[in-house]
Amino acid sequence: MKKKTPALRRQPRQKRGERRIEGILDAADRVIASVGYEAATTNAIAREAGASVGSLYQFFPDKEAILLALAARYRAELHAVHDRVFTAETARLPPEQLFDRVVETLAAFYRAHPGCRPMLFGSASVPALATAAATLHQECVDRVETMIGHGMPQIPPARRRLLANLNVTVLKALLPLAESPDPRARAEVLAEIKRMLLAYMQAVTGQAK
Amino acid sequence: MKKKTPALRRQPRQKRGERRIEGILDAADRVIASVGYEAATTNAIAREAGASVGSLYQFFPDKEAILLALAARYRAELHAVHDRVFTAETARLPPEQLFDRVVETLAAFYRAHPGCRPMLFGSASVPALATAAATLHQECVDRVETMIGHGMPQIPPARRRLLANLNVTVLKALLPLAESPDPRARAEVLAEIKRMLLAYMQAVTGQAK
Amino acid sequence: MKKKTPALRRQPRQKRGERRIEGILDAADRVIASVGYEAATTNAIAREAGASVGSLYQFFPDKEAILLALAARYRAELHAVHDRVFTAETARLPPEQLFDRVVETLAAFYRAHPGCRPMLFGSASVPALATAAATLHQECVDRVETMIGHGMPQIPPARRRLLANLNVTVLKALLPLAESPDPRARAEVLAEIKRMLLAYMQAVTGQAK
Amino acid sequence: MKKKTPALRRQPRQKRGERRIEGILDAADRVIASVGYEAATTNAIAREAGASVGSLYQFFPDKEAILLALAARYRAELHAVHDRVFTAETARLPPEQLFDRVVETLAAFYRAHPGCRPMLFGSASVPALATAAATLHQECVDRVETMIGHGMPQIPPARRRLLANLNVTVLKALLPLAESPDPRARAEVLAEIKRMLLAYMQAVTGQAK
DNA sequence: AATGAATGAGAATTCATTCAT
DNA sequence: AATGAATGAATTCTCATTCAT
Repeated sequence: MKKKTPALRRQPRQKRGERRIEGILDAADRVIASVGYEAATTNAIAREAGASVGSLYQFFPDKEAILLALAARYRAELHAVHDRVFTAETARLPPEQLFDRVVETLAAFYRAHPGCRPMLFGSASVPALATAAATLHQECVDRVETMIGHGMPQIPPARRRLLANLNVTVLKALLPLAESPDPRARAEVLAEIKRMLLAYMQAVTGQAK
Repeated sequence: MKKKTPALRRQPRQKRGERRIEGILDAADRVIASVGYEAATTNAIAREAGASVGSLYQFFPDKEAILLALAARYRAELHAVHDRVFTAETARLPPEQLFDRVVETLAAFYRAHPGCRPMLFGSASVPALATAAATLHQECVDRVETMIGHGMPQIPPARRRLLANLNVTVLKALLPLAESPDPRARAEVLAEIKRMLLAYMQAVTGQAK
Repeated sequence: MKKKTPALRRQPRQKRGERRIEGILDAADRVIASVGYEAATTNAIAREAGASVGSLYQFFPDKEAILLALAARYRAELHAVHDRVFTAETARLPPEQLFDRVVETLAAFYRAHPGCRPMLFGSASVPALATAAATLHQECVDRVETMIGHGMPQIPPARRRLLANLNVTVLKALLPLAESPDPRARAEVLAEIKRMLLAYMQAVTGQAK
Repeated sequence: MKKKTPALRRQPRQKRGERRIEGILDAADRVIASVGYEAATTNAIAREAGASVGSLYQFFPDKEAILLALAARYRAELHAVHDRVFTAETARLPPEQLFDRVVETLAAFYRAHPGCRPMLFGSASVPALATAAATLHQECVDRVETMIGHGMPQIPPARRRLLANLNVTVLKALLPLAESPDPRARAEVLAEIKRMLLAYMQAVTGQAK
């Protein structure tokens, strides 16, 4: 077991402190996105944030804590996204439209947050990152499982989990393909992704009938 | 731009040297598989290989060269696997059976080489690794593209590349889910993977008709 | 040579300021007593004093100044103790009783001020502390020298200084042994200390006759 | 409880390594003697040893380990000194002569090893040092206790331990006074130390009769 | 005056790489 | 060729001190 370091060394007492924390997380996001977590030095993050290392360590007990705070932020944002996409109302949409919304929304989120990749996929050399990624993944799976329960009640519960896992995994893997700066190419990829997921789900429900 | 270091510092003249190289690559594979590339120190690799660092540097000009040699080895093995799976004979099999063989063979390969993950997925902090992974990916896509040309000639060439890319990406992403030590669970996941790919391809060909 | 910083950055004009200073010194005493001077951070001292670092630096120009102020306080207290113990009246007591009073009084002082050890013994890594300790030591030696001149006039002045030095050194070294929380054990140690000093002084005077 | 780091990171395989270790310990001894343990940086120690930090860390897992190795070396030397001074033969000497030998021998040892002070007295801010010093002290006390048992059998065992402790403590405290470069002054101080210890022991045995 | 965030030089430690044996 | 010690730049983190609020 590891020594539990608190998420934040100090709760900021002044709003300046809060801004600093956000600024550092933004900077960390950018730096990690461009060079990866391991190569992202605390000094580089601080510089990118327009702060000094000391300032960074004022709030975060160590480098890992920055990562975890970033992960927490992503988690919260993803939850919000999910809550926006999957409501009592959208649950009644036909599958094509639901998939459309889900894929489009996540693609937008993904594009807007270039630093989220390590958060989604983890890293063998950073246990904390691997754990955070696994947690995030699991939460997505849980939610998709619920969606499946709503939309495809004929699928036995035991199998839902597996389906949810495949869907989440596939979507996570495919979104990076839709990163082309050319909007037309992007749309094409997204259309293909939707087609794949839809075909799969239809095969599954057809078979389950 | 980086100084180009030769892949190998010296061509081994003796079979002992060749064995050493293989031993070091095996060790690197194991170490990288367990802690990731960044955390894999050259000393740890040497120790795992039962050699000394000095000995390691006799053959490899730097740490990255080990990685690249490992990637080359994987590449060769994957080519061999592909050539075994996709022959003039198997090209005529019905899609279900072809997919079955492909997925099963790759799953076996994947299980046998725990260190291949970084090779397949790259790492933001190691440009050389990212490049190697991209190359490998591209080669797989090329081959799958060829397979698609054979099996689904009705698909316009322009689209084949995209389909191939999706298929390769999805397969790479899903194989890790089939890592359970329980063979029953593994078979279940593999079956699901096949189902997904098959459904997708059928949707595509049905639509293209 | 070091830049001479004034002992206090500002003369406190208000009693609130004086209380602050005392509070900080008390806090420093406790912190230093528990972790030593080097490990006593200014932030920890401020926190222990219920103040902020900024506040601390309002009064003390640097960390060393806290130490010196603390030393000055101890010095004043020790002088007071000495003046109480060695008066015209006590000077006439027989040696046993005088020693008894000295040892008991100092033991009490020592117990009451856990932070005084660094002040008494200095530290190689803190020149200022070493100097302060040396000064304090010297003053004690001076006073004991005077006492010896009173009580054992037959000892040649040249030797007094050495005797005083030994006595002070020994007493400083032995008092920590009398720190047991068990009062019986404490009394036993103190009795032994008195015995030792008395035996020594009697040997010296016997010989000097 | 602290993570147990091994005393040495690596057992040196080559004699060069052994020499390095000794050289580093010698350097650490000098540096610590002059600025104290806390202010002795690993870089300074390495430089003093004519080595690089990396070399130092090749053998010692951390700074503390250097300290502990140094302490172990002192301990071994002190044991050797003791064994030389207190033999079956010397045990029969009259107290004056035995004390004379003990004090002279230790004074010589003390002068020859300027770095031993921190080892003998510990430091509040370095728990490991405090522990090492306490261990060393205890071992000395044990040995002196045995000597007392031999030479003053009339003293009840229960009291021996206390006497031994006082003697060791006093001697440790007084030896630094005999550091004058002037041999005459040194001899004078040593004579005084012997006188004090002897007077004390005679007082004790006289009283115990 | 008080607060606590900001600063950055400095310390311990790691690890890719070189070199003496 | 092999070994393992040597090197030192780079990295994480600390803490005395300053400064904005």
